[in-house]
Amino acid sequence: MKRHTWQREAVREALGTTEGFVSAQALHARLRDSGSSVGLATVYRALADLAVEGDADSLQQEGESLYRACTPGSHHHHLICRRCGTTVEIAADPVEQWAHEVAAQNGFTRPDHVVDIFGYCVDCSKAL
Amino acid sequence: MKRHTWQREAVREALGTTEGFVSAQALHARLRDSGSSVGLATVYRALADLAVEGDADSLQQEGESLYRACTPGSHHHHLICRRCGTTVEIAADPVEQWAHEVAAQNGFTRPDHVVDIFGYCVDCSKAL
DNA sequence: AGCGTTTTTGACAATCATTCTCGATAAGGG
DNA sequence: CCCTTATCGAGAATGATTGTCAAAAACGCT
Repeated sequence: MKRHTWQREAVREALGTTEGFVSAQALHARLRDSGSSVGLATVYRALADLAVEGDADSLQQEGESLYRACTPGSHHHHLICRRCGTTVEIAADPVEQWAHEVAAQNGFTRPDHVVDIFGYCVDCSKAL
Repeated sequence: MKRHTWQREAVREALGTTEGFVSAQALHARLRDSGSSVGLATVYRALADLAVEGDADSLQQEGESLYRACTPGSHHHHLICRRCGTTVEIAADPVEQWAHEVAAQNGFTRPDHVVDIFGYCVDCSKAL
């Protein structure tokens, strides 16, 4: 059975109060700075669990996994600022359908997809 | 200036005769088995170069980078079999446009995107 | 509240892909 | 053929992530 611990709650909360994607390392550092004593391994475990349960989205960038809290249960994609990490959740209904069609046309079953858009957000566009 | 070496050519060719995505490690192993003496670091360097030059596509999966030869110069996406790695290049014009629009609507500039569809190919669907 | 069972934790070691280092090697131009 | 300079290769170094295992803490039960 799954147990409820203050560590997991701390990770969940830290992730929730974060703008954009964070790495496990960064989140651990932040927790430590806030006086928490969670272990690094625990943060990794908690994030992996959150991702499995659908309470967090994850993506790989430059060899590390980044996580972000997300509205649970809803399927969506992201628009991510390459510079500051700010993230906007976007619906992509037309793309969902397109993905299904393309998969079917090629005889593929159980299609799943990765759709993310990277760019520079308003502020960062100015700053360049 | 960029020099032409048999090592780079070997990597390029090995990649070209590969169905689906391969990891640098796997490609190196294959080259070694074929009697080649290329070093692992060289394979990594060659693949990174090919990706930059647009002669190879890359994607990250489970913490490792996978590469695949691709039709140079053309922008496209992939439909990848989760089980055997077979890959189909797909055009996604409607998605390209959609990505641009969504980015613009949110004030993002220089949009780039990652669009990949995973599933089970015809053969693997039967095998399950 | 007290107990026992079982999951979770955390410090550290271990792993694994990738990158760096640096002397040796070889491409290409002249 | 020679010289300059990019590239190679072997192994060390790095850095994120995962495994190990004894100690700590949840939860169900009484």
